[in-house]
Amino acid sequence: MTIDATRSDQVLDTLRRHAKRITEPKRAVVEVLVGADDHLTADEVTQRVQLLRPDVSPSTVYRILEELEDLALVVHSHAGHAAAVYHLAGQSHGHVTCVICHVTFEVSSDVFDRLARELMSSDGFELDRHHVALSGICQHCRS
Amino acid sequence: MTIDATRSDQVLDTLRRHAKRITEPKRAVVEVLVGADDHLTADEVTQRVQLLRPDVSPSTVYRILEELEDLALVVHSHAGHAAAVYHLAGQSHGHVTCVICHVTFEVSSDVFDRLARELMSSDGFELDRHHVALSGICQHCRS
DNA sequence: GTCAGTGCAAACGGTTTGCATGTTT
DNA sequence: AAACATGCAAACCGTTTGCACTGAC
Repeated sequence: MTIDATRSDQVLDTLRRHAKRITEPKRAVVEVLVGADDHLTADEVTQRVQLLRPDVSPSTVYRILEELEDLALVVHSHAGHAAAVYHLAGQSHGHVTCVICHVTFEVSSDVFDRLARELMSSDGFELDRHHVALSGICQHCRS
Repeated sequence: MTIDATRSDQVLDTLRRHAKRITEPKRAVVEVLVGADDHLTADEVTQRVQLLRPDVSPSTVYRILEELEDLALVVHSHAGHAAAVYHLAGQSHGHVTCVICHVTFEVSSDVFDRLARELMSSDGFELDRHHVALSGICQHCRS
């Protein structure tokens, strides 16, 4: 959890640079996101944050996630009716969610690069790759 | 609205074939969907239905849409946080929603065919093309 | 007559917001 | 001290559900 302190500090520094205040709830949310293995719903973030600081409320988590997203430090995406999933902004990639096991995978940006190019040339549509959410059935659940 | 009576009848016939009852609310929902120019939210469907039959309730519309979807007569998709959009099932295609004007476009299935093929070969992921919902900025809003 | 379908109202899950209080700067 | 961030509870929106009643078969 504290292994990647550098990454957390980068995020906190960006907050400082934008004149945002560094608070305990924010530290906890950032720590959770940095330590997250995969994409988390707001509720999952809240639960993990509350292991560290039980008093942090869900609404605060939502507000922090929104602030981080405004600074392009965090990205969220939707899949089906389900709750949105959040993760630290990293390299550009697409999301794909299995309708059976509900796990969200990242797929290489190559595939989406091509898709984006085709949409632009065929329809003049500028794809927001960070917000991609495709549904389907993953390899594991197909067998 | 009544121009495409054939299409409505096809839908109603399918309902009959599946031992479903043909009711006034169902007729109205089907009529609205057949006459729809683009993709409608459940709320929009309800509003249009209520122009014909003011007493039809939103929950009934949801139930009818669900029934039609179970019979593969209707398809819905999601884009961002927004409400789901419904439309009659037709040829396979993908959806793309503009984050600025909130209009949902259909894009040719070629683009999605290729995407589906790539996802299958790279990740073993079986894309559900009917449920695709991509976000971005449309040609009109980019200018 | 039977049972699926309906209207209503209440419940629901995820998210947002108003406000009084607490904390960072 | 001032401004911002937080906790709580209530509101919100889209959707689902329980129940008594109606209407299609």
